[in-house]
Amino acid sequence: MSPRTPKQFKEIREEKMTLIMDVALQHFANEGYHNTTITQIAKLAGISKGLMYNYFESKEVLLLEIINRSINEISRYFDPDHDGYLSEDEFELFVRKLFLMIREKISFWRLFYQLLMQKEVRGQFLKSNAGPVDTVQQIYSGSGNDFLSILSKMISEYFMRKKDKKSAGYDPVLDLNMFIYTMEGFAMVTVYMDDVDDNYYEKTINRIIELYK
Amino acid sequence: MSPRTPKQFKEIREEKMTLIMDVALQHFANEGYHNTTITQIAKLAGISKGLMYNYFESKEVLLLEIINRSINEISRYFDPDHDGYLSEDEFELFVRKLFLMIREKISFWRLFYQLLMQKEVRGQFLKSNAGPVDTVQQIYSGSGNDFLSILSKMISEYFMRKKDKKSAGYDPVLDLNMFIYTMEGFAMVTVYMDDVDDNYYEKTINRIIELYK
Amino acid sequence: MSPRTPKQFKEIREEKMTLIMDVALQHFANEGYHNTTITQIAKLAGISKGLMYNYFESKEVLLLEIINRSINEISRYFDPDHDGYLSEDEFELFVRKLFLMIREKISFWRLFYQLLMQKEVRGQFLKSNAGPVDTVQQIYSGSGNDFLSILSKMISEYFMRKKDKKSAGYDPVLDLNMFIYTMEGFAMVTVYMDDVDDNYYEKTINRIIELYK
Amino acid sequence: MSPRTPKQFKEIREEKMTLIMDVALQHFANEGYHNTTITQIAKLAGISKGLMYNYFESKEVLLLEIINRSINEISRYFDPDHDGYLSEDEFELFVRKLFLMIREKISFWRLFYQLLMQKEVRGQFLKSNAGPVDTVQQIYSGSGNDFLSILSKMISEYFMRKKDKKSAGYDPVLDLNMFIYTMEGFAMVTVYMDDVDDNYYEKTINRIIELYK
DNA sequence: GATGAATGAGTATTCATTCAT
DNA sequence: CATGAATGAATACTCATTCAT
Repeated sequence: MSPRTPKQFKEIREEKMTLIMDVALQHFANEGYHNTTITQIAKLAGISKGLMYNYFESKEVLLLEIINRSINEISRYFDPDHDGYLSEDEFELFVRKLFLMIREKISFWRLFYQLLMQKEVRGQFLKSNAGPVDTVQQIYSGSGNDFLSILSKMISEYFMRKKDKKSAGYDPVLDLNMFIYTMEGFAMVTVYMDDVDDNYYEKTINRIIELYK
Repeated sequence: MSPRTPKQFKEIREEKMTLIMDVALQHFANEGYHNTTITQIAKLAGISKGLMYNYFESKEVLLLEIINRSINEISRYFDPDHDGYLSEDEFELFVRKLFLMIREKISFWRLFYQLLMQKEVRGQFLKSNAGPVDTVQQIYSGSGNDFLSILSKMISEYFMRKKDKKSAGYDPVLDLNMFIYTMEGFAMVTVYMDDVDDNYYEKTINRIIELYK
Repeated sequence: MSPRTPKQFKEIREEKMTLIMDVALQHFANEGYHNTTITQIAKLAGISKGLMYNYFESKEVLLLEIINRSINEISRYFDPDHDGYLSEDEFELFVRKLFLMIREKISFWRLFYQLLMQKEVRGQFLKSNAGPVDTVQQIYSGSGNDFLSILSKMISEYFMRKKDKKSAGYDPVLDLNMFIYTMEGFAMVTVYMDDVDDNYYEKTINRIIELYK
Repeated sequence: MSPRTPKQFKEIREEKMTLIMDVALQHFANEGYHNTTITQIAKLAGISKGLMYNYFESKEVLLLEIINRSINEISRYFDPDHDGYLSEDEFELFVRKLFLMIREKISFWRLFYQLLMQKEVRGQFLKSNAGPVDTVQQIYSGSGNDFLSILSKMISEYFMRKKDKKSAGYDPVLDLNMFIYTMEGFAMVTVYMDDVDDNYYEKTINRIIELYK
């Protein structure tokens, strides 16, 4: 029973924080951010309300940390050292990985779509502003150097390159948009359906790849 | 100094209710249902809080009435005497009308997507239960005889009929799903974007029709 | 269809007021004064809220008028020209009449007991203060010249006179008190029971008369 | 600076709850349940409104808890291990204890009589339904195994047994009723009088015992 | 680090009363 | 005389956050 080392303390602290964030994300996603109270989260995490505030200085900060963490995890899901170039072979893998990721982070996406519709959030998401992220709004903002922007740029370029291989009338922007809409729609349905039919899930992905490769 | 007639009272009543619902929908959609207070709505509508409760017995009932009204308006948007059969010519019109409707009722759809992710709501949306609508959940439920179900059935049947005209390997369910995902994605993006590029808007619709007619 | 005479107007007015008071007493008694809203009373009386205030200037005044009316009716129940003397023969009649009256005015008594426990009301009831009655409290106050005081005095004197006919140790005040307690208890049970067993009702009254005549 | 132990927390909790209930009962009894606001209670108890709701989930629950506590205290007033049999000697003690108890719990009885007249409450009071008590109504209900029922049964049996010792015409039910009316009336007067003349108080009790032993 | 008691500003809701017609 | 729309002050209740231990 020797006293814990600072390192052990840090580990305990991080474990607790992870636990709180997991529990909170789950609840925010399924019951709604405003419908979830700090008391509920504390109870589910098995700690006191006071301790919650030791770890996260406010409910909004907790939300921000959850979103930040999710964004980071999603980044890591894709090649972190990626050169920003998407080859034709990589495209297929990319689409598959994207949906695997969505299914794995389903709670995050539920939360995301929930918040997306709000004016403030939406407004920022559509703007492009670089700099440190410290409000909910900024998380969504496509800052030029953040992960979402890189992803977006990578895919855009992929479709622009396809132009050369296609017939004269090919409109790469339209094609890109159609791709995005299909992905977005499939993602949304995947997210709000409680269970997914694996059979059609596979078929759909294959079809998307076939259409937009 | 003669008292107002019942008809006059009814008119006042309906005008005020419409005003309140318009203002509330606007605010619910853009700021979020929970972020909007009754006080705000009253102030925006230029009336007292008390009067709000003369017309709507609670905030939740106000929400329900707004949703109900929207669903009814959307129903009327499409052929009310429709026989439930969608011909190839009608399909094109149907898709165009759908997006016109979405752009016109954009506040409603923002509210819809906002609430869609919540467990309670989602659970009911996927169930099928007929009967009078008196909770938020039931609005989303695909009751066998409501507007959404009829629409859904009509489109399904359209794709089933296409089977005959297509090659042997044609999978109508997959095609239907792809159509739905594209529509859903386009709708979502239309809803959360504050302004839409009319040029690409047209192009996209033409493309959807071209692909799924 | 000649225009109504002033007299007819007055009659209509009084009929309406009676109707309102009847309905209100019923509701005050059974649901509680605070649980009853002006809107409810207006609806039950078949008139508008505005008109209510044409007849009674406030909810409290309505209550006062109801109580005043009941007190007057109760007064009239007993000999209005009574000389304040209760003979032995009259005593029996008096007891019988009292309970007939209670059963007839049961709603009033429910209201009365409900209000009786409140400090303000109780305080005034125990004081003796003459003058015009214009608050709820004063209604209950045993002003020296009002009906309740006369009744009370009449009964007291009846028991004092009995002293002469009884044995040496007879304590008329104790006997009076016992009589009052029994009456009070019987009244209370009669009032809060929804139905009364007529058989025992009769037996009880006979017994009371037998004991205290 | 070590945190408080669970025991300490429990003590704080119980002390505060007792304080709130004491203050609330006092006010409910004297000013009326509906005339008393949560703000008043909080102010009198020297705490914030929020804390009230930490301890009692609503004003109605507070009322219920107060009534429950009172009923339990009253139960404990009488022999808790009582076999349900009332001997002639015990009868006298029982009557004395009853009135001691009423004077001690005078606020509770004021509240009780205040609520008794209301329809909902009264309806349930006359019904007999066993089970856990969780509404105001059920408090009054003579559930077969609760304290009030046991008391009532005990007294009934006492009067039934007296039948044997009395003359032929003796009607035990009538006698029981007369006893109950006298008790009820004496109780009521004791409750609504602010001060009691101890001299006649004693005399009355002796007389009741003398009459009904 | 840990607890839950305590706070207070905010929010939905009620209802007697007034007012324009 | 008659209506019900309109008001506003009051009231119950919520919940993120702080604090004493």
